[in-house]
Amino acid sequence: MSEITEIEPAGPSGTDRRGGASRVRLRDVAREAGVSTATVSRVINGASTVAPATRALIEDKIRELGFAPSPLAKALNLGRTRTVAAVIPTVDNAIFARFLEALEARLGALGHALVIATSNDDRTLEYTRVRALLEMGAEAVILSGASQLPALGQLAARFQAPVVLSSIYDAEAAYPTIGYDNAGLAAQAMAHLVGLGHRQIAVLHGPLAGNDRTRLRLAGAEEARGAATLTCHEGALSVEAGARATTALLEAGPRPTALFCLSDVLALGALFALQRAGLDVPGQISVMGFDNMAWATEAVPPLSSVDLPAVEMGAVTAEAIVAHLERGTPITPRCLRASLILRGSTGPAPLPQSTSIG
Amino acid sequence: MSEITEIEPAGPSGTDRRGGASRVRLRDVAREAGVSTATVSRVINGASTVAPATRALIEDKIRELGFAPSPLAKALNLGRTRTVAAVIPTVDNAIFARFLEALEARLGALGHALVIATSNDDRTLEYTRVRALLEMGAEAVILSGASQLPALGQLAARFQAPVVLSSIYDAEAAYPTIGYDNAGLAAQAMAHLVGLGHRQIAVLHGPLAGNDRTRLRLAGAEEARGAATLTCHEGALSVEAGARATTALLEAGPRPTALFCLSDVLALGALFALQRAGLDVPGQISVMGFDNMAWATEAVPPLSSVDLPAVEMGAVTAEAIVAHLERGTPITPRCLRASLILRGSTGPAPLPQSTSIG
DNA sequence: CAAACCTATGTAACCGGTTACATCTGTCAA
DNA sequence: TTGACAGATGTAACCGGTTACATAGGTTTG
Repeated sequence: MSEITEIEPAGPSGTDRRGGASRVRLRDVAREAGVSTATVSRVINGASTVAPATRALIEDKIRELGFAPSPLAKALNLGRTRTVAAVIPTVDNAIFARFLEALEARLGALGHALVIATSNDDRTLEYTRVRALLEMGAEAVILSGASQLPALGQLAARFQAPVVLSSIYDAEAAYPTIGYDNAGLAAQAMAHLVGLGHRQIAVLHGPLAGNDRTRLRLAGAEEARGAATLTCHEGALSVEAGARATTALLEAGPRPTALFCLSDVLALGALFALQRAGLDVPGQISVMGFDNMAWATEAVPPLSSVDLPAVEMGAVTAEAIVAHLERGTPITPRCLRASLILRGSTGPAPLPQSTSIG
Repeated sequence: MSEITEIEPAGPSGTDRRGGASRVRLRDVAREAGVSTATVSRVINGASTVAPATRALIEDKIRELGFAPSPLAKALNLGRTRTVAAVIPTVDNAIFARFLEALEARLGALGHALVIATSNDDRTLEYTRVRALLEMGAEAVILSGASQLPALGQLAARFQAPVVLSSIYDAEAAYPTIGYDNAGLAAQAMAHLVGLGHRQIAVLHGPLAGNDRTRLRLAGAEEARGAATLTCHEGALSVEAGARATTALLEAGPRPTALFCLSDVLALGALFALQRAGLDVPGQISVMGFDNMAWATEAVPPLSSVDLPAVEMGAVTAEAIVAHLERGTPITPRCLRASLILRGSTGPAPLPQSTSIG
């Protein structure tokens, strides 16, 4: 059974053509077991019929030699890498982190790997990253928002890779979107503030450049402002920027009675700044956030915010992509349910003190 | 020059053996250009000598057909995937997010991709994830802490993949570590509190199971406590858990004069809880954090914390791994400089009110 | 007892590129 | 003129697996 064992003295411990110690290959196992490579392949993949005795022998040899099949060879054969790419603006924001975490968990459970890259909302960088990841074998691409460079379409087409847009819902977008209604939610939040009697509202938001999620939220807020006057303040998406903008607001002009922060990161900064300024929230000024980060319940006062289904979005996106990759199921746009969470940071507008009322 | 153009009527738009529309292959380009595959390959890779006219012709055809070389075939040939795997406890913590972001940025700049998975500090899950990523072609593995399952060593050896441990420094560890001195830094922070006169200090920390980073910090704190009495409070690593533990502390027994939170996430919860309880920080109680998250400067009062070089750690780790993969440079353990940042949340211990002094 | 059939396994083409080596052509020095 | 040599390109083996198809035995059936 093993008469041909020593035919190739170099054996599995030779060196490959690039000089590194070569790994044990399938053919080494086959040789050691005295069978063909096809049979070993069958054992590895379980499927086909192999005699129990042969299977046992081969399994022994595999263990003995420490054989690990090359993922590349397999992928090349099957034309599948089972790798999905996500290019997101940043990892350093809990909302994307939650999404990524859920995405990775579900993809992992479905036997796929997640490769990531960050774009900082720079569409040129996004394109570059997508290209790099596709060239490395990613089979699908997940992006944020819907304002990609047009060239990205050709790129994806060339690699025949499906694209999914997340964090946004737009049935008309160039690719299927799996997200939420940024504009509608912002409108809902704004309507709530207006309903509480606020007429001077400051809107704090992150950079608009390349970020249609923020744009949409802003548009929604604008649309629902009713009789209220809005002043918008753009800055970096950081606690510090939120605090700074808030402090500046308090010093200049007539003080707004409510702050609508288009991200909880900014809201945290606002809360700190207001606390520092000794203003009572919501007695003197209300604060509304967006994202519903984990600390919102613990803040003083607890922060009213918009709860985004980041975790669900991760899971749903993973499922949709894998179903498409595995079974060709078309990816249908999904608008996930999100909701306004009212907590202590928003309250009725204080009675006007020096404003002339009509 | 193109007499053989129509030899194969099926052409590049046929279907592959798995039924999908086949992509344009190198050989299609070669056929269209009337040259051999070797020449096309040469053009793609730039290196070898190709006549300018031929090169131009081939480049035209490549563009015309929209040819994109298969990353898999290339990787299989070269035995390189240029993919690095990181398995971290969670993405949903700014400290890891910062690390990941820097890691990805540098790896990307060096032409490598990053695949990630999360382990939630579960060493069995970590092993499973590492295995999956190696089987998908990752060439190196980055982990957190140094308490991996022993079996992981054999796994990595089988795939001949280097392993780097991050967020920790331990010259004796089984793999090179690139991180910081958790114990020493915690000791430094504790010493500062003790130096301010605190003698009753509560230590809040996350789960110890499978997390040697937390263990080390705890050990460091213990070591430097001097005359102080420490009470430890383990809980989840969340703002909510931090707030809850703090509230519980305030209700039970003698109130500590200082809180040492082994993560800023917990410190944020503590600050909220103290604010809610109406206690003055640092007048009545000091708070020390660990991580120096971005919001620490804006908190009220600004949080004293330990600044961890997460960004540097990402860059250094990326460099070390790529250098090793590319040129065989050994990966040497590195202990990165971190520092205690003193801000307003820590102050002298208040005068004892009802304690009997010896 | 032979035809029909099933099971276990081998053979070799194939996935899509890379590259060592061979070949061919033209140039230049002797 | 011719041999040496260099540049451009082709040939085919190879990376490490998968799998369609062929084949060799053994079993069942009429």
